[in-house]
Amino acid sequence: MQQEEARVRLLDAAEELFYARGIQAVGMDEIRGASGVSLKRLYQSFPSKHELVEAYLRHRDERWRTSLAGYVDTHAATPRDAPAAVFDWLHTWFTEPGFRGCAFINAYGELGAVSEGVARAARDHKDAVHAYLAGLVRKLPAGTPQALAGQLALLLDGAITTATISGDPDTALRAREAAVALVAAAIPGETGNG
Amino acid sequence: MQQEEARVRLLDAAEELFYARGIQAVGMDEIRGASGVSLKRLYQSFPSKHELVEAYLRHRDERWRTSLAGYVDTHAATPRDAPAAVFDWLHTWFTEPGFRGCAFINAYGELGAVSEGVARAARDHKDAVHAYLAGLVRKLPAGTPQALAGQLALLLDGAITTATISGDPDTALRAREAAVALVAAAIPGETGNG
DNA sequence: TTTCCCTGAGAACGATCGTTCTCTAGAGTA
DNA sequence: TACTCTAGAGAACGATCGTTCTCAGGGAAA
Repeated sequence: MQQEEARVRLLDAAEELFYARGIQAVGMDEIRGASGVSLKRLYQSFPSKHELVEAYLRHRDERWRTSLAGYVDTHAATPRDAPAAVFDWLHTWFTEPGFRGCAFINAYGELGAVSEGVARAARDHKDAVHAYLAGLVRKLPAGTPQALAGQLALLLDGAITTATISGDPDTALRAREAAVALVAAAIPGETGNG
Repeated sequence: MQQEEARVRLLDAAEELFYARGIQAVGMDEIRGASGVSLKRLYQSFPSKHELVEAYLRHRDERWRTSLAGYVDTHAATPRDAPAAVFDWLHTWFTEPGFRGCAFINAYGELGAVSEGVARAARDHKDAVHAYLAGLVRKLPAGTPQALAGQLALLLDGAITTATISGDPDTALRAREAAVALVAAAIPGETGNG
């Protein structure tokens, strides 16, 4: 087995196990078993669990944002439709079997107080998502684009945590309505209700 | 030392330590040291760590909601001011030293996948908060009060997680603006911007 | 004072986990 | 065939942690 393939298999196993059950609930030995990579090579690829955890978070950040952007690109006919498409994507995510919330919020709750690396990874992810939303909003004639992007980010995180804890995927649809209302309220010349 | 005082001291120590560092990062021995309660009596009061954790969450839920309701009662002159007061209270909370996010979201991220008791405690807390917001909204002439309460709950959870991970207490003020906009949009006869 | 019971302090136990070490088997080469 | 190197399997190690056990001390009752 090559180094590169071992890395991929380890990251796949780590993502599945860490996300499903939490980081501290999964031992290195279990990752070895799930990946089929020997313990020796595991520690050659990732010299400590800490480094595997950070690689897992970086990997997941990339995949998550790529999936979101791909969906919005495909489903939003106009820039004006983009914010709603973000929440449509959330709905499909919430419906997936094994959905268990935001990996970064979960990791932060578990290790953010004790691991600066985990805290930084969560911050970087949220910053990147915020920047993505700001990019979408910039194409709209909103009076205060930065404020609107921040509000959409709040709704997004709120929808994720609420859907996670309540178990109700339709949370995304309610968040979508709120997002549409806020977009309308932020564009001069439109009324907020009706 | 009486049974009751031991319980109080244990819950106080558990709340401080669990909230600050995470549940799995704090051992029973450390709680013994911080509370001054002997290990024997600790296990008399709470036969397992699991039960101490659930008691901690129930205790925190009560204190948290009591604090919020007290602030809103004091600071909202009219029902119309209540939603904004909720987010003002959030701002004071975010500013407190040692603020580290929502204890229930953190606990869910850590143990929700593995402990049904923790998952249930988080759900109960969020349900109670949602019910509280619904009670506030019911006093307003909103067209769809349930929808508005749900939206405010989304903003609240979003503000908590964003403030936690970014470390910026002013997140509460941005959430407040969004809340005010949504309240305005939900009341017939008002415009959403301007 | 003697006995009994309860308590606290902390040692001990058993399990788990991250990490390292050992040993063996096999591939490649002369 | 003999030698060398490497990798994998898994034992081993040391630390931590939840929980239980031991033991000494002190107060209450007779």
